[in-house]
Amino acid sequence: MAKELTSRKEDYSQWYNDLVIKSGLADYSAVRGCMVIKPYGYALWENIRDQLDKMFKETGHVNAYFPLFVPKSLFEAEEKNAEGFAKECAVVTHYRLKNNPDKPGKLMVDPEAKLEEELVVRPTSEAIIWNTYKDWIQSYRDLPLLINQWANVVRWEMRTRLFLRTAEFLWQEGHTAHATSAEAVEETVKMVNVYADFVEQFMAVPVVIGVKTESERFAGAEDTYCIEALMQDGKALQAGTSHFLGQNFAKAFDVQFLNKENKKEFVWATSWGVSTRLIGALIMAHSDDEGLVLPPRLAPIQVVIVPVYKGPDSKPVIDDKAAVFIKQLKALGISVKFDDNDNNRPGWKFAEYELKGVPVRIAMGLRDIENNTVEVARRDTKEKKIYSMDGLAEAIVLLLEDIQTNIYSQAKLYRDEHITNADQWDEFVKLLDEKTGFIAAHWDGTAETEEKIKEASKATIRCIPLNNKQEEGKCILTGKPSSQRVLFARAY
RNA sequence: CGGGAUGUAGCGUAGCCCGGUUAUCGCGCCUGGUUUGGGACCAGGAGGUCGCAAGUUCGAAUCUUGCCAUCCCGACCA
Repeated sequence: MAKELTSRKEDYSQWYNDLVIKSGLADYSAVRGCMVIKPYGYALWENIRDQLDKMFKETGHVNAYFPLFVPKSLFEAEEKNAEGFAKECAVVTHYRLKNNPDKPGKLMVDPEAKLEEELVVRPTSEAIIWNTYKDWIQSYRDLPLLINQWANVVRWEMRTRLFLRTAEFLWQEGHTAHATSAEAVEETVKMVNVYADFVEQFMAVPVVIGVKTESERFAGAEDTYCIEALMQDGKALQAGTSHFLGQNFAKAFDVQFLNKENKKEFVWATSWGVSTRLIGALIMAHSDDEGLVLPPRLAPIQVVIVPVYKGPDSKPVIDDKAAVFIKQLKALGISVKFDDNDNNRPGWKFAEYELKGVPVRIAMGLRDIENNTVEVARRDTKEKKIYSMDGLAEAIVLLLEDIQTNIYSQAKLYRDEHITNADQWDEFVKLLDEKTGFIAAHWDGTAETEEKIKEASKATIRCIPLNNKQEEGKCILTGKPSSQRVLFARAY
């Protein structure tokens, strides 16, 4: 099982797929391009969601919920946004089925139940939300409006991959309205930083915060800020985006407010989102040949206790002792699983919880009870140590923190080693092929050059890092003058 | 939508080229027992429209045609 995962260098996609399925996070479903998130995967998502939700509330946001369906006329109101998503929309055209007269027992779409106006299944909710905000905003006193929604969206992609790109996915989308441009920009930057903090501190994945180029920008946005992470195969992954929407949606939906001078103005908007793709980022940033490596702060199971029975009399003795630690650990807020399943032997369980990425495993048998010890194994380094039972719970808390820090350091080391400067085209291509990762190179700032580089190398500009160092240089492709390096990479 | 591949039990598969008894093997599952410090063992058992449809044939998992589905590589994208 786990051994089959070792081929990931040769075929990373296959390895990733197998890992997601075997570790019990998710599986493909009967619906093309859609996945079933299994209980273990959903528990991970709930932990991600709960922490983000807390951070949103700490920054003044509240939750609401808007409809799944967007009438086509609303959807097309903001033209750039509509155009950007048009190719991947699922559309509801009918509202009823009926018995098929030609095929008994089968159903058909009732042609008489055609909707007068088609409904677009939301690929994103700007349209329906701004149409609603129009009625909520009259005065500057109604601003800022800081709302987040937890929802599912549908994007009918050509090619899908578990967690990274599914036809339907879960996400949150924040949609805010402000009285001034400066305040909206501030919100946009604030939220991309919230994402960066979350991903680094909780997912233990280092990110680059930056701004997208015009061609990579969200459809309908004036500016798109993003966090970019690096996966273990050297490809980049956009892990979250925050958009400054200017007055585009306000104008499209006529959302105006009266300012203090009693003058009408269009509001300024932002939107920002992260999705279940974060789970894909988590998997590809930390996992190894034995399976997942989950960060303690998000792991659904932080500690697993595996009893090692010997003879029928040992079970009550070991179970009683384990119960003491389970109680202590739970009192410290740690999620513990006690696996006393008799079907599987300890060795099987060790491998299974490694596959599932449980950060800490405690093995406890009669030998330990005699010695007042337990065997503690950490998932990140696979190191095993004998711990005294005295003060065990407190020691585990420290160990979990150490694992969290360590996997972040490991990922950061890898990421930092994979940001490489390139000044010549040949070098640029060679680095992409052989070393992989981010390549920092000069670019003349034009969309034409960006497109040519993409065609020639399959690398895109992931972002222009925030607070980027300014330096004179020449464009990697055209040799034209440039004032800063931007980050290129091949990406998911 | 182009290129490649694959569909046989819950999962992974053999058989197909060269048609022929009751479709192979492993994992998993059920019952009973023995076990348990790195993926246990014994005994018994359940589980199949061989992707779908048509054709060829005395006979099709196997040959022919059509269709469907899925995966991988592109184009597209969070």
